[in-house]
Amino acid sequence: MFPEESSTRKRILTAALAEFSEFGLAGARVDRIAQKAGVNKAMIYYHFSSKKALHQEVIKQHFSRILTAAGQTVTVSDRFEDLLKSFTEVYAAAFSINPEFVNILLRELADSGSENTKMIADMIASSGLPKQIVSSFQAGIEQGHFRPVDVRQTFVSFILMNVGYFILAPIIDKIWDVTDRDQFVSERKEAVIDLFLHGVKIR
Amino acid sequence: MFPEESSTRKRILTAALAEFSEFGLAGARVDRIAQKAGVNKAMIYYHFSSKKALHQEVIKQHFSRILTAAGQTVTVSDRFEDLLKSFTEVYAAAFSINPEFVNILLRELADSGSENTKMIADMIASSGLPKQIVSSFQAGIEQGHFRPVDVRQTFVSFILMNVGYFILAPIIDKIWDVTDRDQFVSERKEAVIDLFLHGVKIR
Amino acid sequence: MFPEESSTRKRILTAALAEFSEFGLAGARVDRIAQKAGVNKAMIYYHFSSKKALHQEVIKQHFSRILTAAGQTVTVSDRFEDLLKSFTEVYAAAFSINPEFVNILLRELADSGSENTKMIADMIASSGLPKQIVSSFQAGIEQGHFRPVDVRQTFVSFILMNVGYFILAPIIDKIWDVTDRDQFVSERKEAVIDLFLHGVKIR
Amino acid sequence: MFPEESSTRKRILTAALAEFSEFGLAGARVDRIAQKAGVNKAMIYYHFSSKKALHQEVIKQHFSRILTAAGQTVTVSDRFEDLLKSFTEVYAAAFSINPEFVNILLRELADSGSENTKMIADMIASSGLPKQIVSSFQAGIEQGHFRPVDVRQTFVSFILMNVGYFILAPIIDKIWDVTDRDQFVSERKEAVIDLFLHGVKIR
DNA sequence: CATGAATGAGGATTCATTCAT
DNA sequence: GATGAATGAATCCTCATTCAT
Repeated sequence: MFPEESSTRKRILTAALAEFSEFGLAGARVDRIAQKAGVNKAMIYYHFSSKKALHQEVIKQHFSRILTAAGQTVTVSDRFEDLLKSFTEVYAAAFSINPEFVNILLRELADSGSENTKMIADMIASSGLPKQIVSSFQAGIEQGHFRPVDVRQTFVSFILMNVGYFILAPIIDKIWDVTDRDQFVSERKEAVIDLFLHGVKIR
Repeated sequence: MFPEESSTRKRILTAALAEFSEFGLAGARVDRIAQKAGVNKAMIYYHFSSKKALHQEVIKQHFSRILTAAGQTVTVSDRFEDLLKSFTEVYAAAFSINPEFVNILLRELADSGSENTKMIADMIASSGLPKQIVSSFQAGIEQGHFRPVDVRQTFVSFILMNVGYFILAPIIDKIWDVTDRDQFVSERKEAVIDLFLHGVKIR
Repeated sequence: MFPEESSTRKRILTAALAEFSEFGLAGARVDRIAQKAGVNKAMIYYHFSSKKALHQEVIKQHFSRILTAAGQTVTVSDRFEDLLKSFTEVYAAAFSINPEFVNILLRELADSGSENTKMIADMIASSGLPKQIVSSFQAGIEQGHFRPVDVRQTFVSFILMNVGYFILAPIIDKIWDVTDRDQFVSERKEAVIDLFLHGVKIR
Repeated sequence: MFPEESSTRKRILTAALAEFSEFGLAGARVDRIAQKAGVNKAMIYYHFSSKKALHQEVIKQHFSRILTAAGQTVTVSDRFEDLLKSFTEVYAAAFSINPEFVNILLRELADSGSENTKMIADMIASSGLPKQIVSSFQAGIEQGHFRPVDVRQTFVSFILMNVGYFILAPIIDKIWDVTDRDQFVSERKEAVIDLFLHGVKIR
């Protein structure tokens, strides 16, 4: 999807990702990006039309990579439970492996009308992942395995239980005295699946 | 808690809240704040030592007000279910009434080592709300009403189901075609309680 | 017409006139203007929105001043010859007293579609000077003093004979070995009037 | 005079002429010249040592070409009147056929100490045209056809009446409501000759 | 308290020029 | 000859902050 990128261009994008993640678009400094990338400041403008355009490209590529990886990792399975577990793993992996992911996402979310937010949403939607799990869940309801709940709301809840922690971690950790975040995440996976399944299954 | 504030100082704080919410600390412009507040730029420096100090004060006051209001609104009740509903209502109210709340929070969360994030967490912790619901839930487990789940993880899930939507709304709305956000929030309250209670109750 | 201008603003305008006259809009340096004016570079942007806007203001004020002065100097007379002499004097004075005048004018003329050129033309037209001399000349034709020539073309010729030298001086001086420009201008006034009157009078 | 120019070099010179005419030396952009010429920017530096050197070369060639053409077009005639008409035609042709001519000239004139202005003046002087008409005119005076006027001033007036319009056209057109420039120029030729001859002839 | 003016240190962007291939 | 990439020195403009009144 991003073929034949010159080494310089790649280095700029990598440096920019770090910079934008740490300082946001407004707080980022082009000088610093150039320094991190080990290139002349003017080279940034040779490859990208402006700081804003660079920012957009960074977001596009970063989210695209993560979603592609996620799509390839989700286990295709007939058993809804396996699919659920697979999703939980993928979420955790995506956020753990890419530390910049959360920050970039948070800053875009704070930019109310941000074009990038729309782009991200489109990417997620067109990845097909949401539809996949929903139709699987819907089937489970029709087959009598799950209570006839509001599918949309229920799945939103599932996403939030998974993703939400990574977003609010700094606050949650402080309030609940989470010291070992890795262990907490690890325990969290089971807890989320457990709560969700008990919440929807017919017994 | 914030007594004897001059009208000018208040106007500055209000204007600053809007500015910081929209643009963040780095993107905010002192000129614009002065203009919004209808005061001379120098007045801002008469009342606050720097842009950063103003930012901090804005966050402190804003979150303090919201948490105070939340604390006063939560219904004290013996029935866990009522307490749960009360919390859900309070979350929804806090986020709906204060549009700037989410943005400010998101931006602070993105600021990794942010002192403000710690401040916010402290405020929430010292409001006693988390402890209240957790001990109520713990009692329910001991009385045999709820399954013996990990209390911490479970309650984190509950928070995320409630709060998470407001944070990720721009993305969720786009993926799930939410057009009427108010109605979605309204439906959401019941769905969350329903999922959570089914998830933890012993039947 | 330009009342209550602060000393700083005036100093900037004066410095800018010199700079723009010497280097043109593209070649002018904001730093140099600030230095010449003895003010901080940022003050220029405090008083004017951009280099271009400053340029425009400089031109507007400069030409306005010169035209106002010219209008006040032209002798109102019934004798066409006196009016003619008066014009010649005024042209010479305007160009001699304001060395920047020519350069600024030349550069604007070179800017084909320049808004400023239109502005200058409007100023000249609305000064009433062209109409004044033309109607006086027209009267002379009707009274039988002058040959029935094309008034427009003839008056354009008169202007060019007067103004043209100042514009092409660097070339003319070199080709015709003009060493004492002041003397040449002085002789020129008579020569122009003489040629023109002989050219139009009926004898 | 400019032999063996490679196609690339020619294309650069043509593109540069357009660029310099439109924007002047300071406003011209090397990138834009390269783009217009359809060559790589570095090629410009392969053929010319700097932007300034290119500029100089452009002016040299352009004026040389125009003067050469003018010299070849002027009709050699014993009758002064024919010579006069020939000059008027040549001026009009030179300015009408080469739209860039005026702009380049104006910009050089505005550059007070410009070396190029001297170069242009030298070219004109060494073309012999000025001397030719002056000596012809001088002969006319001596033969009693013309009044004993100041030859230098008179001929400067003649030049200005011819050339001046093309320089001040943007302003003149606006003040005198010239809509059809071609027609105005056409009428102008006769008017200028008429005024000049009546101005100098003895009757 | 309040203001208009002033300032210094950036900050994004540009541009003539050069280099490696 | 020709090119894409690279560079350093500007260049315009901004912005938090301060000062005189």
